[in-house]
Amino acid sequence: MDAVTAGLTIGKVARGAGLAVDTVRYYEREGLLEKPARTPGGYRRYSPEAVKRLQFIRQAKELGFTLAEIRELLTLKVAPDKSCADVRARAQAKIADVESRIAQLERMKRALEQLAASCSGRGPTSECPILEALERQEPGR
Amino acid sequence: MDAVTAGLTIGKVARGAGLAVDTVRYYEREGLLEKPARTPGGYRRYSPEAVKRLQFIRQAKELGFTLAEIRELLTLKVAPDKSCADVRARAQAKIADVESRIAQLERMKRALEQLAASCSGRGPTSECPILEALERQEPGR
DNA sequence: CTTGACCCTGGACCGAGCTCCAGGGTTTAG
DNA sequence: CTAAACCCTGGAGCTCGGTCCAGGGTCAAG
Repeated sequence: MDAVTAGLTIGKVARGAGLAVDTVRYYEREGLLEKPARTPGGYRRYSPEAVKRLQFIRQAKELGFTLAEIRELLTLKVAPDKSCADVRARAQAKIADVESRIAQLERMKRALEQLAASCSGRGPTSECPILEALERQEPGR
Repeated sequence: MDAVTAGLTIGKVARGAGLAVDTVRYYEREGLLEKPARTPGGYRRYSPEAVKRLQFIRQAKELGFTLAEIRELLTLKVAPDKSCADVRARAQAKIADVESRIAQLERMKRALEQLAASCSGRGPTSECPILEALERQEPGR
């Protein structure tokens, strides 16, 4: 296991993160994943942290974040010098965003619970309570 | 305000829900919105509930639900007869889904808070805590 | 040193979810 | 009775986020 053989192939990180190989290369092109080292033959070689990063991307995507938003989340850390207060501010903004999503989902959850409950006590399924649940509101997503 | 003039135009429901007119027509085509009544001249006429329904669609979309998933959520109510236990089961499944999303978001929120905190105590922004936050896990989305 | 599994690039193509015409008809305020 | 504002249909086109080749090179187990 010399310096050249070390590291994971793209196939392995992809499998590790539950993504397709093409998708990993796509994320690299889109700037979500740093360009990895290469073998002399031109093969990408990844560190195990790449798997974590890709898992993060996948899950954030499933939560409805766009790739642009995910890029922003990921670059919150890549501010080694000056911008500390700035990073803090951006993190706060993201927190507010996340909190408002949680609140929305909790409203939706309550509505679904109501629906399930109203159904268990017989009688025909009444007029949709879901629609009552998520009205108004929209903090600056 | 006779029977013909009653109801909202597509422009009004669209504005009310924060959507484009074309999008409303698109949702109708996609079966997310029931076909509305028409004036003799062929104009769509909506009830105020249509606005609620569209707001729900918009917000669910922002939370990362696909239109297909949203359609499922909306049809949970449209089961007037037989399927009561079935509706209940489907609602439970949706609740589980929503709960797992909330859990993910809460993990992400904690990670962001950690990041903001670690930054406030000076020192250069440390290695990304966000990546630690959302590992493993993936309940059946 | 072969061979099968894997990786490379570049570019075409795809489905979801809109968005934008063109060409024409309807409504309604004044 | 106008004229501006709005609506209709049908269909083309666009962005995002991948996905899938073709044609060729690399790696590593045996």
